[in-house]
Amino acid sequence: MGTVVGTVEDRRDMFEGNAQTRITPFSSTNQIGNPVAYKLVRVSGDGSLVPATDEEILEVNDTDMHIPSDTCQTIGYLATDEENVEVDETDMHIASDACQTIGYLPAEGIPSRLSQIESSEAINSGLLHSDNVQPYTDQYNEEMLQKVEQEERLENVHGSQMPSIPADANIQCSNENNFFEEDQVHHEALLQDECKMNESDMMERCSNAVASPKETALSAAAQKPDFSRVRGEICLDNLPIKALQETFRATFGRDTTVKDKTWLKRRIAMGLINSCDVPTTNLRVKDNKLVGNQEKSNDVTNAIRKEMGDDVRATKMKDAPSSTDHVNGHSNGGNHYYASEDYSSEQRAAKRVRKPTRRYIEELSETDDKQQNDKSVIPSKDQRLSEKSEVRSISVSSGKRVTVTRMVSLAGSEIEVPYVSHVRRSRPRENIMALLGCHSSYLEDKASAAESNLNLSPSQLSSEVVNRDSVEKSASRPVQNEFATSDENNVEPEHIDSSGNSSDENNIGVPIMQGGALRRKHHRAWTLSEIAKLVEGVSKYGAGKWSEIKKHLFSSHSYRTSVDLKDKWRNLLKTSFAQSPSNSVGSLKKHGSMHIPTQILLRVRELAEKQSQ
DNA sequence: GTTAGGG
DNA sequence: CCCTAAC
Repeated sequence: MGTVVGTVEDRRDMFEGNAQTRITPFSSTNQIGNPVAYKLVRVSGDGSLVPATDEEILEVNDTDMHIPSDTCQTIGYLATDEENVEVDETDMHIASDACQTIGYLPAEGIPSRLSQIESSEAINSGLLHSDNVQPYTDQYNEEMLQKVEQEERLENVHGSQMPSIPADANIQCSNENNFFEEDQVHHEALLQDECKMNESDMMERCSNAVASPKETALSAAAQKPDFSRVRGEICLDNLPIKALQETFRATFGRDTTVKDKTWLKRRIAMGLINSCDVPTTNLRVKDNKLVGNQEKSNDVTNAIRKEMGDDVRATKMKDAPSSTDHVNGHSNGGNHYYASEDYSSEQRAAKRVRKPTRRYIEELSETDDKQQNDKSVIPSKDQRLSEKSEVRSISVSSGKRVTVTRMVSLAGSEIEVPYVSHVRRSRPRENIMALLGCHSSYLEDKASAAESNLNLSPSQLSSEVVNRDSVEKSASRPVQNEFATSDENNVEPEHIDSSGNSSDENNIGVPIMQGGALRRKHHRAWTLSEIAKLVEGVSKYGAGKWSEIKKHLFSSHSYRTSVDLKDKWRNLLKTSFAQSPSNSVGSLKKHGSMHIPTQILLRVRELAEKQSQ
């Protein structure tokens, strides 16, 4: 166990109750942009937070953080947001009887309930990132190491181009500080902009969960430079390259040939934080400039970052999405090793920790968006973000990604697709119209198409229509539905008739209204009752008297035209003769078609024979 | 407007 | 079921 630096969200629930340490309540809401200062606190045995004394601070900075196994110290930020509930859930396996937590608490005011933090909780909070905290895993370590190695390789490759950093620690330090500060600020701004642009619920989440804490921390640092922070930076900066390399080795368990101080610091910080999103990482391409012009190239840097930072980060996230999540990892990483020097880095890390997380969330959100887009334009489920989500879909589509845009357009098209199909369908219709006009079944046909759905639940018609339309391209589905309907009808022929009667009338109107011509494709499966009627009609009026049969027996089923009756009879004959010859009683019917009772088939055959004669 | 038949 | 030709 060692010293840990991490961000902790302001979890008021954690801090309720008696508070030995009282921090003035936040003056304002937790909104982003509220300046927040952090200070060190110590978690005493009973879990209460005690403001860190100067000695302790010194201890943090100067002391080697070697802590007995039974003791652990945690340095962390207590952010003001209530996002990271996960912290609790994460179980940090910390074997320590007595834990000391040294953390930053908002100077302006920590929730008054801080005191109740349990030591374990405090540790967790200190050790863990607020977001997506996950148990430390070796896998994570490996991932991080791999990343580091990759970067290192790049570093070495481009090392020649990288201006060496002057050994002058002071200058460097000041520059570094400024640089980082600005970096942070810009980065933050950038991220926020992104959030706004995307306007996704996820994004919002990001801003809330990550940005605000981060920002608070950032602003705090910026507005109220913490001595500790400055010190930390200095400490780290002061270290000679060798020391940095040593630190690196301690952190990652291997030597590094990289001599770039900035890089080393970055790496170390990253290692400590287990955050792959050390901002500077993204700058590697511009490292040349950055390193060389750090003092004054902030603008350039920022610009570059805006351009590339996101991409890089995104890529990174993909590579090791969970990297940022394992804040606790840093404890293992080797905090004890450079407790003093890393203090600054720790702070930095703490801040940066958020970035990755945020990025991570963003990534996820984007993914979600994609998925959503694929399916539909339906706003996200998150109510609170719904407003933005909508906007976002638009903005995203227009802005960032072509894909998204496409997706959106697709989604839109989905709705319209039916219309397209409409047109398509309407053509046939037009042809039919002349013909159908005579039959007067034109409308009925339309209705019939919808009818299958309507029979089941007329109220659903509108929605169903849409659905069907969208699906209609394949056309396979409508058919299936109809079959299903027919099956149900088959179960209760009697009922069918009644329903058919009523439904017919209703159906006629609705379908037309909704889909208009589109509804077409009336695959109205013949129900047993219909077949029975048909047979009856044939027996009564004779085959060929379709209009008669229709008039007398299918009045209710307006959608059955005389032609339909004729066709059906033809089919019946076919089937009846196909089956009965071989199996007098048996029935080998096609799978797709409903099985017609043998009796009916027999009757059909009889009638047919009679008719023929 | 119906029917018969092919698709 | 659709489409047509023939009634």
